Amino acid sequence: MNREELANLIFPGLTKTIADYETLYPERDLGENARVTRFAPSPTGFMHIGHFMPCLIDYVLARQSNGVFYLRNEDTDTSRSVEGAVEYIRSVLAAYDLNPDEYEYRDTNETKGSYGPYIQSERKEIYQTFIKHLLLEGKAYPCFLTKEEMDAIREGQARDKRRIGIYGRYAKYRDLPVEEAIERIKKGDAFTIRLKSNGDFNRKFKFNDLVNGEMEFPENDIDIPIMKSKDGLPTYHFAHLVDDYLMHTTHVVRGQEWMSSVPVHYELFQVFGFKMPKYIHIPLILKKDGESIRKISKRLDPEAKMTYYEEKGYPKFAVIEAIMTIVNSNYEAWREGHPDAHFTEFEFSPKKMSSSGALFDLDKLDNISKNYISRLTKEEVYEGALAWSKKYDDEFASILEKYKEYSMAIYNIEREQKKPRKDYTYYSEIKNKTWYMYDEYFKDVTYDFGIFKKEEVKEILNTYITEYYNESDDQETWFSKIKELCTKLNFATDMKAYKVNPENYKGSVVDITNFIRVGLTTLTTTPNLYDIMQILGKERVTKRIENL
RNA sequence: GGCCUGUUGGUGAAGGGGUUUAACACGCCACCCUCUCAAGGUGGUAUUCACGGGUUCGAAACCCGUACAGGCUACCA
Repeated sequence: MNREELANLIFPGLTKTIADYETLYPERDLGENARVTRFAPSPTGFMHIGHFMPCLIDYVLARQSNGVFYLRNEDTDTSRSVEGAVEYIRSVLAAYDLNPDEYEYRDTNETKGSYGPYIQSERKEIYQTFIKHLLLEGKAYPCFLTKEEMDAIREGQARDKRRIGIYGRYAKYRDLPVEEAIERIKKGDAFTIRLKSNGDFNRKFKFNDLVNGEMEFPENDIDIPIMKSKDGLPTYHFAHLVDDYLMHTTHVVRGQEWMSSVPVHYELFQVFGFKMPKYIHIPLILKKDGESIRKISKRLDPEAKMTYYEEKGYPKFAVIEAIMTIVNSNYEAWREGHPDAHFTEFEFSPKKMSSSGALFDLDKLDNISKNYISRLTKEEVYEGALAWSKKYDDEFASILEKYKEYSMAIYNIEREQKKPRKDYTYYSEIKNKTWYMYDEYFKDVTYDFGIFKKEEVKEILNTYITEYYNESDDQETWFSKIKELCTKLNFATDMKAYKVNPENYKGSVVDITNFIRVGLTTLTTTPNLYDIMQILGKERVTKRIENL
């Protein structure tokens, strides 16, 4: 038969059949409701928040059903593939504890799972076997359209306001006699393989998306390319079909930009008679750009890249929490009732997912992160700060290592109480908020005492140090001594009285404490002064006042 | 141009015909507390759910149009 000749000409030496692969990759032996999900990025060297969110959902879905979450490298576009990209993705997943159950890493030669290879370029023969089957059945054909011809078709369609694409009469080679095709291939003509679509654009089919519910699409009637001419690798659509079929994916989580490909995927699954996985088309993460709103972009928006959160030093917990609140808005309420539960215990419900795009609220992230850090122990804050510094600020890291106990004492200010302070939003902020505690950074400083003369302040501070300051005072005594000093110098101790008649006083207790505060830190805003002085210790306190 | 999806405050959103004077969280504002901050406390922050029409005793919710926004429309995923 001619078709056979054609198929063998294009794919000589394929030894297996679809049935062979089906036995090679049998149904997974999992519980009834187990979900098999995958994270399937293309290796471009980035991790985009628009990929992270579906990945998180994949992970939750698999974990809470005792299913499988696997990583698949979608490198069919060889021109866009970047060396080491998968390894980078592995590191991001590891950083967020979203480790896949099945994967394949080239650098370490590690592979796990019996449904591999998990790298698409290594699955070429598998795809070709499926394509060959289609060729044999006359459901696919080689297409010799050149780039120029296709451009011309597209232009013509655009001009005539017709649908763009290779379909109907534009599919010039779909009915080319097999003999001619064989001849041209033998001649060495470049070709792509297209699906011979059976669809009718005017007919609709129903499709159930787990987020959007039942939807209606027109059937696909475009003869989409399923194999590229350049390297014989499949297009995304075809690889999706083959891989998710053989790997027994039960749920495909992907961005809504894929929704318009549903007719294509529907037809592909139909052609083979395979059951489609369930689809969860999740809303896009958007960005407000001036007056308009658009899809968040790794090029324009730093927060689109996952490295942004790492560089700033957001705890992984905070990032996950913030994204989970977008994933399901009842997540926050759940979290309130389950403060210590792992996020995978939350029951994700695609139906409760919004079907419109969402702006990612960095203020919200900050709030979550701040609350989270405030609930950590001083040791945990220290470890977090140290880990971040080792990566991004060697100098601060060595200071932290040198002053471990001292640093933890700083982080412990007003921490061990029901409502702890919320000073730190992310780890990179800690240095900026504590630098003055370290003599190494407390150099060449300038002081600003506002309306008071420096000489006068200096005298007051000297009096304070010599006559009033005692390191072993408790906070109450400490403050009453400051008040004594106030009274002596005619600074008001009663703020209400002061506010009524400020002209009766030289100043108030606020001014005096601020003299001390600025003298010790140069700043007018710091955490509790008493604690600061306790941590600095007598030696530093006196020395800093002397050095004024 | 075509196809698909959506549209409830500054943000994420709840609510799917009458107990909604539109929940909750973030943000913002004000006041209180207070040695400065942070935290905390109290209150405020959509007279109204894109718009127009319809169904109904009654609509943010149901229907139809319109507008707007986004996505896709590659041998990219």
